[in-house]
Amino acid sequence: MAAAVPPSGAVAPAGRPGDGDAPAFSPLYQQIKTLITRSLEAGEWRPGEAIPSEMELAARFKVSQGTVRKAIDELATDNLLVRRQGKGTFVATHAEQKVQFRFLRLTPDDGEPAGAQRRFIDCRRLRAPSDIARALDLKSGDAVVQIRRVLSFRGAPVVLDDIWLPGQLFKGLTAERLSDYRGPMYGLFEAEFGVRMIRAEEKIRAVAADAGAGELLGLPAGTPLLSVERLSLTYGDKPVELRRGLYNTASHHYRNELS
Amino acid sequence: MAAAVPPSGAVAPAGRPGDGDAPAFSPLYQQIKTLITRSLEAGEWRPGEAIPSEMELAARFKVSQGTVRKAIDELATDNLLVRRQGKGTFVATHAEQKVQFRFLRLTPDDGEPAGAQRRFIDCRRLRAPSDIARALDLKSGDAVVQIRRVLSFRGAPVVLDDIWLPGQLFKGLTAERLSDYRGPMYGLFEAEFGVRMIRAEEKIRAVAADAGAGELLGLPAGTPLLSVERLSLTYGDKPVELRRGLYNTASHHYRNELS
DNA sequence: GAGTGGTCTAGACCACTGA
DNA sequence: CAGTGGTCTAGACCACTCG
Repeated sequence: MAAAVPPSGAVAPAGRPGDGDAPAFSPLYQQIKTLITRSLEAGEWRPGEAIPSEMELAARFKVSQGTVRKAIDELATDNLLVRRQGKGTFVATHAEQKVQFRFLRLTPDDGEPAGAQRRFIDCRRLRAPSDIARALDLKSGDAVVQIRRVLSFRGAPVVLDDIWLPGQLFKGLTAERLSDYRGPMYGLFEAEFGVRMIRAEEKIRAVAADAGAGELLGLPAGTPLLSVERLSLTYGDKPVELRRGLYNTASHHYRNELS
Repeated sequence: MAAAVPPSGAVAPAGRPGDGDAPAFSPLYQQIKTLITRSLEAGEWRPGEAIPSEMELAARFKVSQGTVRKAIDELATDNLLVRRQGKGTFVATHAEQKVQFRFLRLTPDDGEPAGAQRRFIDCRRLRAPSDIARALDLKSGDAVVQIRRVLSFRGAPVVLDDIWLPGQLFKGLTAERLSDYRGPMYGLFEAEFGVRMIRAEEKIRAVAADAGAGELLGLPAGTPLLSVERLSLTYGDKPVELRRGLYNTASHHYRNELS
């Protein structure tokens, strides 16, 4: 009913007036998408909960169901929402099996990917070194939480992770809370600290194990290891985690799909 | 007009009769998608060419424009088609700059990804060893083409690739044709041999350079290298290329996006 | 201006879920 | 059975490209 003509009451087309650019037409469903994303970010609906039905949202935003549908479709493609026919549309959560494999790309050469045993070696608060600060978009010297852990598969240590988190967002995170939590670490982050990892960028290299890493992974120094540096981002592409992992790829590999 | 009632004249819902499964409802747009894919596979429209307009396809298949649109939308998402507003819908081609970066994931640590210099060391026909045959879904002993090449960036060798292709599909492929061709190798494959790479699966490891690889890449034996094994697939997920690459990641990295 | 894809609407009906 | 998302249609209008 509304917006059968140029979206008047709705969000204005982007593009600052006065600059040389064209008005930058922005379709209605994009604006709806932005509005829903804001609600997600603000926590109007919690991870795992259902959001209002398409009809309700259409009424709320004064657009047709089809327009809301297209907005939700794209948010589902972006893994922010999950559609379930007959039940509703739900806020995506890391506390699900399926979601794990999107972020843990290491797979055994033979056999099914199995659950990992986690061992937390360290969890401390410190002032961010300059490279960490730069990556996390902090000021050098800001507080960060550093976590060091080892992942084992079938009893054998395979992954050594060093993780840095902005201290501001993760107040009260301790090794104990990490150890006690059942389920994936990103599940804890979203449940306890309200920080949702949306996507991540990884840089992968081959390096030689140094003495420290070798010891923790039970390998001689010099063994080739996969170095995986991950920057995790939340809403608005804001960086909220830097992770440097060393993977023993003797009997596991990093799987990737090009499409 | 047609199919306002259960799609009668159209493709029947999948599901073998007699088995215990439900009839397995298949939506109209999915059937259209299959039909378009068949035409692509059969070469009705060549890479880079425009396919008929949505209106024309709707008329041909006797469905509404919206249904064709949804089919094309998904094919565009799968990178089989490319939509260009105001111009038409085109068959995706590897002879484009944009497509390169989908398959070449190695990036310099600083600066923009630049073009690679290619040097072909070898190109021969031989009988497939059993592991290669298995990966390519051939019989052990079937003819395959093996290519060995080195990629250099700014004059420094960085990548050593061993590539195996089914001999059946690549008759007449020689080192000379590879060297002479301007543009990406997958561009040559689709233009000269009608083989289109749709997607690929990669397995990544860290390994130590052996003497041979070390020499070709100008590195001491034992240097950690990224091992990238790629299986490329065409329509129907049929494997058509096996590639084993060794990457020197001293000043480059493999970038990946998790989402 | 004609033709293309892109957006938006309104309404009908279908498939799936759970009370 | 009611309520959800999923499909399909028909028609209007908009944005973009090119002759």
